[in-house]
Amino acid sequence: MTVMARAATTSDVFNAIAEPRRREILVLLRTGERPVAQLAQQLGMPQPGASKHLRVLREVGLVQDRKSGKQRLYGLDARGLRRVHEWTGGFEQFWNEGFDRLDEYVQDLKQARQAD
Amino acid sequence: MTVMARAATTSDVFNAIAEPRRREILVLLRTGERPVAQLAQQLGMPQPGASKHLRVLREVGLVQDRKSGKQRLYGLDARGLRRVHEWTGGFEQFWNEGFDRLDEYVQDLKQARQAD
DNA sequence: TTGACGCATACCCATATAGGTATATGATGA
DNA sequence: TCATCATATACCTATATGGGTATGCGTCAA
Repeated sequence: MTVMARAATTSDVFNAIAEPRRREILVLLRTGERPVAQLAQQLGMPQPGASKHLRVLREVGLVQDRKSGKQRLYGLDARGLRRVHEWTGGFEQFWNEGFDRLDEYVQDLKQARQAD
Repeated sequence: MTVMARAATTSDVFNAIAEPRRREILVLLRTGERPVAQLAQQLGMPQPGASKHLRVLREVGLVQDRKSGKQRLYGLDARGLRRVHEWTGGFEQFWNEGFDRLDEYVQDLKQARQAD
């Protein structure tokens, strides 16, 4: 009787990056590996919070981690973002080629609505 | 003291497209406007469900709607997806240029982990 | 005006978070 | 072995959903 409330963030890259903090983490990792504590500090959030977000990112494969002495360094593995980039890219024609037409179309919709 | 559980889907495009059904809707709308009932049918879900997803998409601006007689036609306005496309594009170098290096790096991480 | 049709909402539920705090785990160094 | 540092987890709370069902509302046709 599983009454799904929402797809688990851990199951999908789209969900993983839906959280602003996690997107911030990915951006921070673009410049290189970082230990959890440093990420937590840069995010301005408690360490446990950062660890939890990192866990989600790890489970969807957007980050990789390795131990380094007492620390655990997290590194970016952005390959999973490619899927999102390509999916959104599938709509590119709707914001480029057909922009004028689309804008006109949207204006029409707005007018039609105001006319109610 | 608002204890945010999660950013509202209605406030952000990233959240809006985190839901599979909503992504399906956007894909369906690529071929043109559609009345709610038809979308619900194609999604294989009750009409109220489709309406709710459409509402979220409307609130983040990914779809526009207009009345047409007794029906309400929903149309795609993919411009908001551009932001997502560009954000993910900011990581492109990590899955193209540096692929070999990255893959090697990931392998190292895995080995390091197995070596524990 | 009335009845049917197409949607949007109101509710009710169970679940999945995001956060914060306290605590268990692991690893390092004296 | 013991104290300490760096993380990961366990809990607990308030919310935000997604889904299903019943129902309100506006529009159109007879």
